[in-house]
Amino acid sequence: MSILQVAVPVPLFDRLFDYKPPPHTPIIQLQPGVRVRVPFGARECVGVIIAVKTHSEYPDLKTAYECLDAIPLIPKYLLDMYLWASQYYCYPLGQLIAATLPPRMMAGASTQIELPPDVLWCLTSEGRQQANLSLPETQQRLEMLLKILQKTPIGHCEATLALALPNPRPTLRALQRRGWIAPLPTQSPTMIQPPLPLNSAQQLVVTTICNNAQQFYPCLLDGVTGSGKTEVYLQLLQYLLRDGRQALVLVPEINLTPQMVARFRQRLPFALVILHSQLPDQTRLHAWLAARDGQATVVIGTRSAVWTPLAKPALIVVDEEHDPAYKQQDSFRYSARDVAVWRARQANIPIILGSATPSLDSLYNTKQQRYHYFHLPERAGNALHPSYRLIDMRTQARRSPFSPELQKAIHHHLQEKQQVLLFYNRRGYAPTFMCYSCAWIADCPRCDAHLVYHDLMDELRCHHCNYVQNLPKYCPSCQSQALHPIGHGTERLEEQLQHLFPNARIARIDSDTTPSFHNMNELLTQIHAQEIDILLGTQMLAKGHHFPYVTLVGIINADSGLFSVDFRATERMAQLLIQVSGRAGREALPGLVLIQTYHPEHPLLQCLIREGYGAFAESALIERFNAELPPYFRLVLLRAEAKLLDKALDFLIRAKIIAEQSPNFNADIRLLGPVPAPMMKRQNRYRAQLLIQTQNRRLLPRFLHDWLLLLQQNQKMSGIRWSLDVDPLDLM
DNA sequence: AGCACGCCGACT
DNA sequence: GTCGGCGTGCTC
Repeated sequence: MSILQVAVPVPLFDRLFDYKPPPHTPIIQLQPGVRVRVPFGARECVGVIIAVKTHSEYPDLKTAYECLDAIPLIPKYLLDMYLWASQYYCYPLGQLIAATLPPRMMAGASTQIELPPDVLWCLTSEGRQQANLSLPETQQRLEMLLKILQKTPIGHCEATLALALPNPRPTLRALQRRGWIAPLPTQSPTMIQPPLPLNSAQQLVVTTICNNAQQFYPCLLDGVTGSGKTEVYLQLLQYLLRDGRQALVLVPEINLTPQMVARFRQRLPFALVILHSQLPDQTRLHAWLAARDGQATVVIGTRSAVWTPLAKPALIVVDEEHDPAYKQQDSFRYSARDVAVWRARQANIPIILGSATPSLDSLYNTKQQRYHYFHLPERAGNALHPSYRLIDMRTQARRSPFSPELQKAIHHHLQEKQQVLLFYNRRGYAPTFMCYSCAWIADCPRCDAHLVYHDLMDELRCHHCNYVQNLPKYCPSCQSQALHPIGHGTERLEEQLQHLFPNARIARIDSDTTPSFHNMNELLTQIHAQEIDILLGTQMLAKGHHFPYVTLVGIINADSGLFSVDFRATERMAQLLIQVSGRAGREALPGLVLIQTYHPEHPLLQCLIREGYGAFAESALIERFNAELPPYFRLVLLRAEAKLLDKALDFLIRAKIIAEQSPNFNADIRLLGPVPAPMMKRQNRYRAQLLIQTQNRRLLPRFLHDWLLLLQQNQKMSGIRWSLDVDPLDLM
């Protein structure tokens, strides 16, 4: 008699549940990776068979209801990946599987689905005429798709269109019936554009990786924007994707997938699928199955796509590997970049981590000879390096966020009919709202944070918990009417900018004005058509987009990254600065970058603009070493939150004692804290944390494993939510 | 996480 | 008398 060991989606670490097989099930169906419907306590749920054994310790086993798969849904290699990740990130296996499979799988969705062909939809000649006319009100959806398809020379697949228009299928059918669009079933070879010639540095990367294609070969590809990283990816894929082999390409943001997909489609005659968490469930399921079964040759996706099974993997690419978006910051806290590297090792294939501003972690790994390092110098004939200039804000007479020097430069560049990009990382109108007569400040009732004044909606908003309240007319504390916004956000900067440059066409780009992919695309079109003179925005501007006519970049305030409690703040500030600057001065127009700061003498800032990112990274790494921080030391953060601060702290104190008594505790493992979190109260809950720090990474897995089991047994305290963050990005 | 069981306050 | 609050404990 065989016994099924099943992972069930419950928050119990390192615990599987044994069941008798469902009646009349052929032995062949009882395999790891098969989903089973099982009774669980008073309810019923779907779990995954992890192992099949001959007997169980547990006396009275229940019988599973049924197997949901005839062949394992989860292939062996993916199950191994899940087991590793569950141990490494200390996250319950069942929940991990539930969180990373396409959403419907754990609801018991059938996989007996006919896969839709990966067709590209294009306008027919009639459709092209029609797209310039307007349709009646009732046919808005038709018109919208026509307009979108008009802009692409190569067509879009349903998944891409779904980003702009939810559930496009009926609309596509309608358009097809009218003969305005037609599917382009497979890319005809004549449509494919030829590869670009490679320079010697690019050629070296392609040749070396091709020569090492049969083994784990991790590489850091360090190249500024415009140095041709994407061309390297494309040519590698051309060489490596033969005989049904596949590739996984990760990008940090959904906004960047269409761009990447468009370039890939123009060049590669392969079946390509997109995978990210905002796709409709059904589409996601299809893409996942197509990748697992080898029908999809290239999978392009965001963080969550790293869990997509591939039948015959040949290459993994992680583009913009430094981007913090690769780290999931809630529930299952994993780094898609690190998981991708583990995956490449498991599959014995090369992996490329590409970036113009590599993370300190990856640079450290190249120093340790763990990664191979490739540098792409700027392409000859391409833009010159932008020149950097620091503006000392201490010497500014008038307290305007735009120094006279910056204003003069903006004026000059506008006169020359060139575009200006201004970067400021703060949304809203003003970060503080204050009463001048009694000094009352509008605070969030649920968080330790000020409410941000948003002029557009005439309201006060908390950026940490989304609390919203109407703007008060009288001070709640003294009834005076002397209420004023203090400080600046992008909204206010836009207002002042418009005042300074009344004729300039300004586009504000932040998550308030540009919340969706579609808005962003429209805006990009306007920017490319030079219908915009000044782009003002938050870090959305720094990501991946090309603005060929921008010749002046202004950093309104570079100081936020210099003195933060967050140990990765300087690294992030440097990356942001270089990335934003990288948007300027392409297409042979030299770029100028003006950086406003109250600390022009700051050594890291000086180093960054004088000697570049590489030199900055060197000195930042030394600082990390001296501070005993990553990548030299490993960190794990035990976070706890409760209605009362003391409850959270008490829990952590107990956790600390348990840790110190654990048999795998060791003097090389340091426990720091517990301390209240930097933002102590958030969403009406008090947060505290205990930091685990060690230089000896091999000690951690066993220690964490035992500690977690003890914590789990010992959790008599109610009302406490806690979680472990392995390799935390920040200590906030 | 769910869900049941259990033990105390204000309701028909 | 009982409906329901959420503290505690279990799930093969």
